[in-house]
Amino acid sequence: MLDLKFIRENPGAVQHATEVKGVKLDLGELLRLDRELVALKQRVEAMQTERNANAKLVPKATPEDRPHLIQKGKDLAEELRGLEPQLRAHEDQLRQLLLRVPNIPHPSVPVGKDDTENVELRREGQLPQFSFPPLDHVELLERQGWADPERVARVSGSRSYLLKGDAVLLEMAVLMFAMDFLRGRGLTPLSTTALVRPETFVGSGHFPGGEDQVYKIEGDELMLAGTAEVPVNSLYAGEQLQGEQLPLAFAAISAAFRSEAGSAGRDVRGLIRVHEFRKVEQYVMTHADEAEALRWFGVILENAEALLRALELPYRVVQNCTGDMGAGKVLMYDIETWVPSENLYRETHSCSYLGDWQARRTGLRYRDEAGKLVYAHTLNNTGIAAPRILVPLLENHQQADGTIRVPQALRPYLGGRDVLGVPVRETAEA
RNA sequence: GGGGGGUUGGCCGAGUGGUUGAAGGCAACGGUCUUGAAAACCGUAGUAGGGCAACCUACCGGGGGUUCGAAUCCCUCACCCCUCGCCA
Repeated sequence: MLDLKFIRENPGAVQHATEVKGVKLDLGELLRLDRELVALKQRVEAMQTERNANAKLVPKATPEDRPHLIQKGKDLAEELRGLEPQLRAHEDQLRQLLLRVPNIPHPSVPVGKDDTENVELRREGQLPQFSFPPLDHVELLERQGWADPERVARVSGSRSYLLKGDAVLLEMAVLMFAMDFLRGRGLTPLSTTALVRPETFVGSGHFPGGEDQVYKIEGDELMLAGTAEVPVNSLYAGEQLQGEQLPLAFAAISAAFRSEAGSAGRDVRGLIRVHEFRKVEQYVMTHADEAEALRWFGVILENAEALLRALELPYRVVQNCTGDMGAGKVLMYDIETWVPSENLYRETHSCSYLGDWQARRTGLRYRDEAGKLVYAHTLNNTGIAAPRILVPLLENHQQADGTIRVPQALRPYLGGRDVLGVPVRETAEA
């Protein structure tokens, strides 16, 4: 959400943002509604003033005057009752439109219509050189007896997954390593529930618009979040923090649920795109200072990159173009990790800066040095998402015999083991 | 799941249906005093919207209602606390 005053004063910038981001919004309608609302409010307030003044006279009035004053009050109340629903309807309408107003992209963001126009910033790490035809992760898991796709599909349908044996330990090791690592970099560990109220999605900016991506709990008005960003963003909702309490930086681990409506048929095989997964999310609330926030953007981006380097995975950093970045975002970089079997990079991380757009929706404010209440700025980035990260991890570290080399950084979380699995392939003769 | 008690300004806490936007205290800010600080004393001070000023309006967990008038009465929802039961 943007400041209504800002929208009034900068309609051109807002209009431009809706266009380059491909947001459907009638800004003219919003501005018209705003003007009407102000006029209507002034009418109602004038009547309220009169009603209040009149009500104050009643107790002091003489018995003769009293009935007249009360009658006048009744008339005013009657008239107000007619206008108030109108006022409320207007307010609701305006709010609905306001919730759809996109944030203004940072000047550095390339204009583009969708992910095909994202810009690669750099590539890091060496692509693996295999002396044998590498297997894809599904093949590796099956040969090692680490998965059971048919059975789990019978139990939980498509886009479910099941890990077995050492793959379980590997998944847990990756999550634990990420938590430890981020804690070491100063983030506060958090373990949150994915079960949240619908308002939290409005706060994060996923609603309105993303309703069909979210699972609802029957009979309860709770829903399942697709990322810890949702609960953590609402953690301080409506509070008035002290300036010194910021920045707040969390490494939040939670389950994540996504209905994947609209991606039917895409990535149905394997661990890339599943309905339920586990994720460590970096979430930061800073002062309302773009320079400070952008420093944090660099920090959480670097954290994610350092994690991938520690996992010895090649990746590239991509800057998302306007059409691919989401309404609330000022700046967004994706990190994509190399997947040998597909011979391409796949998104494993997404780093975003939202200015005060999210905080404004959530009511996340703090008192600055001057004593003024201001909205905080928020950022988030993936820390690690499992099982998706297991795809590049297994594939990049597979060895000729089908075993998996464990990167140095993960060994402490796997009892010191440097290889997982048993030989399941003929090794080529030298 | 049953029963009981709560939710007031940054925090604590009072509040009889009628100048209560809300006593009092703490914290905060400005000032006096002091070499400096503390203490003491005086003063300022909620949030949001509208008038680009005096000022007006709304807000005492959310929503609805009663009333000329609601923080105060009624309904409803949410949350918190206590208690009994159940349960991992």
